[in-house]
Amino acid sequence: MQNRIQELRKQRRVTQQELADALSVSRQTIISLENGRYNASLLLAHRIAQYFETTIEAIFIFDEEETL
Amino acid sequence: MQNRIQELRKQRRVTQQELADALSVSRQTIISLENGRYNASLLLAHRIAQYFETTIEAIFIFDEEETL
DNA sequence: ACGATAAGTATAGCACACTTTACATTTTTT
DNA sequence: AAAAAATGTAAAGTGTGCTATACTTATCGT
Repeated sequence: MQNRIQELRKQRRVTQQELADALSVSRQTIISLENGRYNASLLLAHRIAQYFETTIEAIFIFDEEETL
Repeated sequence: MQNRIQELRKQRRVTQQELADALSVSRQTIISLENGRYNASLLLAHRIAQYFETTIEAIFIFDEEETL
């Protein structure tokens, strides 16, 4: 699964720390998500979508063959 | 977090087993999701939304105060 | 009443989402 | 060039999403 977090974050000129604080997660979580180390939980994905004023589907790009 | 999985499943007269098979998860996963034992992963949420031909936000009801 | 199908509970195990801390590297600013 | 800010890596720990198996309960048709 890919995501557009870094792209959206840079568009708005927000640092990882600022985004982390706004979402109430650690900065490591932001780094790991941006670098594709793992996927967000559904709840975090929702918060991210709200922060960027869009939908989950607009931020996370799902690859059909992915396994759970 | 609440979800409308059972409601949508019954609307379409699909059994838990059929839904599980369609989503490539176990029947236990469907039971647990319907009974609110835990939340779906982002990927599974996406598959569910696709199955029901709608969006993640239309199926999962997010409670603002929830913790990760 | 019986068997079949559907739905539920319980438990144990694995993988991964997220945390914390600490240190290293890169980029930006002055 | 040096300081400061931003980004990255690493490792260990906790919680939970999902699986598998096995047993139980409810519903329905015959």
